[in-house]
Amino acid sequence: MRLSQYFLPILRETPKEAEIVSHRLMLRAGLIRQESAGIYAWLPLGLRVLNKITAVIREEQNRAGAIECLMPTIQSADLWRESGRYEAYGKEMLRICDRHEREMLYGPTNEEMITEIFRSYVRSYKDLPLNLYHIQWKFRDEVRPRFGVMRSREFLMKDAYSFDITPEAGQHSYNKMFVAYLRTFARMGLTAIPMAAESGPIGGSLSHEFIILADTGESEVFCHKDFLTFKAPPENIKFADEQALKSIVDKWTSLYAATSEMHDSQAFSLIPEEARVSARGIEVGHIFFFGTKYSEPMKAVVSGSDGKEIPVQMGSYGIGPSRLVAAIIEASHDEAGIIWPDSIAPFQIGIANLKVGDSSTDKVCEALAQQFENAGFEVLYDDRDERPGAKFATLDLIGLPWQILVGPKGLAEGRVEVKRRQTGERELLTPEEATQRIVAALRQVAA
RNA sequence: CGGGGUAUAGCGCAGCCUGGUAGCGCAUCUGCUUUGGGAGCAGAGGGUCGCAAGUUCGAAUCUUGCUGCCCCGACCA
Repeated sequence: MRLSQYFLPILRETPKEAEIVSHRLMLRAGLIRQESAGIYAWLPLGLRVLNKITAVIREEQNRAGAIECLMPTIQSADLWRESGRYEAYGKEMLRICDRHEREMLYGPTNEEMITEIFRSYVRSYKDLPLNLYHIQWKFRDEVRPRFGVMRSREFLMKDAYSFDITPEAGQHSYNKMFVAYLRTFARMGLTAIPMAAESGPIGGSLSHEFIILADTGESEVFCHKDFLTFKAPPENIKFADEQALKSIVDKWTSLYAATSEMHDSQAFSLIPEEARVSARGIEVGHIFFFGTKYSEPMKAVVSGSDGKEIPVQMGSYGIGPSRLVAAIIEASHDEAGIIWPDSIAPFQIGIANLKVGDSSTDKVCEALAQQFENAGFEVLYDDRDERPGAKFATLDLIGLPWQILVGPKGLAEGRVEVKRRQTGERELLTPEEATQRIVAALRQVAA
């Protein structure tokens, strides 16, 4: 992609409303634009990142056996009256009326709807287990939206719903999602710690929040420092193997970790002092097991092997991709701008032509861009008629992992400069070496 | 929802106290010179001063009401 043909409205100055670094950088790098309080338009670069994140989530959900569908954003109030949550949800729910004066709502979550879908088709225990998920926009009318997409009113959510015949089978479904979440966040370069959590309006007895540590996090969290060195489960993990999953979940829940609402200072004080971590955290995922909370009132039942109808055991599993964009920036940035992990960068490679119009730089830049694109990588080629300094600043701000700087000085020696955004390391290489170096590194990420 | 703040060009701000019809920096456009870490000079365009009512010969400025947005607290993917 040629930058001169792209839409990348970067801001040199920071809009005053942005308090935290991720919000500032998202506005400056042209990722989002606020349209109302807590409501954002996703600009091209931001959408690319969002799509990268949802792609990783999809891969890991599918790997864990969840099946994708797509439910609507608008739901009927009647559905929510069945579960009793229409009244219970309060003012967080955006309620609207259609032209026939029918009461509708913009969905804050989808337990009712998925239960309705499930009960209309599934009759037998033989069709279980089942886990359906979708990635859809949600609306929660927060009293005070803030921090950009970190706490917005409209936000993208991946929500999965599991159905099982027994609580034990339900626990296994829960464990599958637990393990999938560990892998998902690790692939985005994040260390997410599962913490005992309150289940809030979703309800249920068993619940974990996945928290990443960050100074600007909204919640106060407490955990054992060994979590920071745990390795995520491998790609070839067998999701059908109950024992294997259980041992992973046991390991990740064996040490103390809790949000402030669930904090037990007594238990925390038993940890050796040097191993105690007291920090702030960002919630990037939340999983629940709530048994028959919805299946009972909404009559989502299946016939068991004895022919008797029993309500299904359910769980739900959320990840906020839009919030993750901000969370990743909080975890990975410097003075100059964003530092995207290779796995979710909007473009993997940025090429800066330091002297547009110079036949040698033009030629080399175009050849490089072409080669990377042919090899299946995404390239942003800065072919604007700008000064070198402005190009360096732009590339650093938008945080592409690999930069290739092509100027007449270097080319006189037959060299271009390859810069790794993450470390700031620079190397002078021939264009051929540069291509090989970057392709090899990126292939490793993909593998 | 309580408390506080703010609204002037795309962005950041001054002007308001003490009324006389709007200015600065960045960005944008044109030209020339520049070209390896956000260039210089010259010129140009762009604003119903959040909205409404009021006071006044005259309102960005004073008064009242409304709205948007931001911050602090209680709630949350």
